[in-house]
This record gives sequence, C-alpha cells and structure tokens, in this order.
Amino acid sequence: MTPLLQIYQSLFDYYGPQGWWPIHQEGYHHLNYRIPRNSKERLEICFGAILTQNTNWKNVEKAILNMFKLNLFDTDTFDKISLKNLESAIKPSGYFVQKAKKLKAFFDYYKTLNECNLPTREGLLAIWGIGPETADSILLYAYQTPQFVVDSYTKRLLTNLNMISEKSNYQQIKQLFETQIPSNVPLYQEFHALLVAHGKNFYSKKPYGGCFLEIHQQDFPQ
DNA sequence: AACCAGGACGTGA
DNA sequence: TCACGTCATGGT
Repeated sequence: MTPLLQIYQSLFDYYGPQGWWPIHQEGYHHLNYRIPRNSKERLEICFGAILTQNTNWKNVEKAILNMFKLNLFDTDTFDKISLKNLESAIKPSGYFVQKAKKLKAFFDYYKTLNECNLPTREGLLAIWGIGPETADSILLYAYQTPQFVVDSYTKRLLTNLNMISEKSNYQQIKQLFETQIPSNVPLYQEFHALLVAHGKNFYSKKPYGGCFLEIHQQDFPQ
C-alpha cells in the first residue's frame, strides 16, 4: 500500500464518504457518485467548478441557486442571458465580473461538445479563466475522467507531512497522486473530497498542521 | 475587524 | 520562469 493510499484509508475511515460533487438540483441523492445524470447537472458541475475558484462553497451555493431559478443550466437559456444579468445572478460567489466572463468563455467551448467530441484537458486549459484545478474538476466530476484534482489544501497537507517541497507545482503533485493511486474515477473523486474536508479542519488557519496524519510522517519519505 | 475561502490571470523583473 | 498584486462576496 502506497503512502498516499494509506492517507486515503485514514481519511475515509475518519470522515466517511463525502459523495462529491455536490449538486443542488431536485432529486440529487447525496453520496451518489454516478453524476451527472443529465446535461443540466453536468453544466451545473462545470459552472460550480468555475464559481468556487478561491471561494467558499456556501457562497457558490447562493450563486447556483440564483442561476437555477433563472434556468441557466439550460443551454438555450444560458446562451441568451446578458453578461450584466449573469453578473448579478452570480454576485454572491464573488469576483462576479471575472467569473461571468469565465462562464461565458467556457460555454463557448461547451457548445462545441457532444458524445463524439468530449472535452480535453488541453482544450479546457486553452479557455480564459480555466486553470489546471478547474479543468481537472470538470473532467473528473462532470465527465467522469480519471484526472486527479489538486487544491491548495492538498498542497499544504503534503508539505506539512514532508512528502513534497513547498515549491512543488500543480503538475508535480498531480503526478504524485496519479502514480500512487489506481486510476479510478470514484476513488479520485472521493479522495479529493476527503482532502478538502480534512483541509478545512486542519489546514485553513495558520499555523497549519496538528492533524492526525502527522503520526505517520515517518512512513512518507520525501 | 482582520482573515479566509475547493484559483487564475496580468504584470514586471 | 516566478513572485506578487488583483479580483469580491459573505461567514467567523
């Protein structure tokens, strides 16, 4: 068992299944990984991945509820909404001017997709406003593609456990997970969700650390 | 009242 | 490349 798999086991045992990606739409069943179940849920995940950039999920939920009321997870409706109206709808999520542009930019790409033309990581990264974490979130949670999502909590944790150096970049950390963790979509989804749950508890306020994973530090050579 | 949140981009060096 | 400023609302 690799060090990262041990961490997964510890986190899962402690927190239990997280069941990401959270979806607000009616009928969503928590802890159901086989999402999205339809195109509106898929679009909600994609938009949520953009809206949650450096933003508390509670704020994103408010924005998503506004969008839902305006039927903006329907492609024809979203296509018609003005930039200004979109901005006011997503205002609670913060950075609303930038994010409205980002949603529109993503939607231009989204419209070109179909069953035979699925999104690619390179394609997503070419969109203004979509960086590596957002691209991987979209691929993993909206399109069930085994791309590991690395967020700031994860980097803080691995740094604290001396498994990486502080200046490791996104790709290096991603590769670490993807070489140690079997390529499996539900596993990638659950692991990332668990890392965020753990990060909120122990890697939000400085000084970071003091978490129960530290007792295994000697098992995680750098 | 400062600090933080499930980042990404633009800029100057 | 890379370090740093900017974007913004809402909860603690």
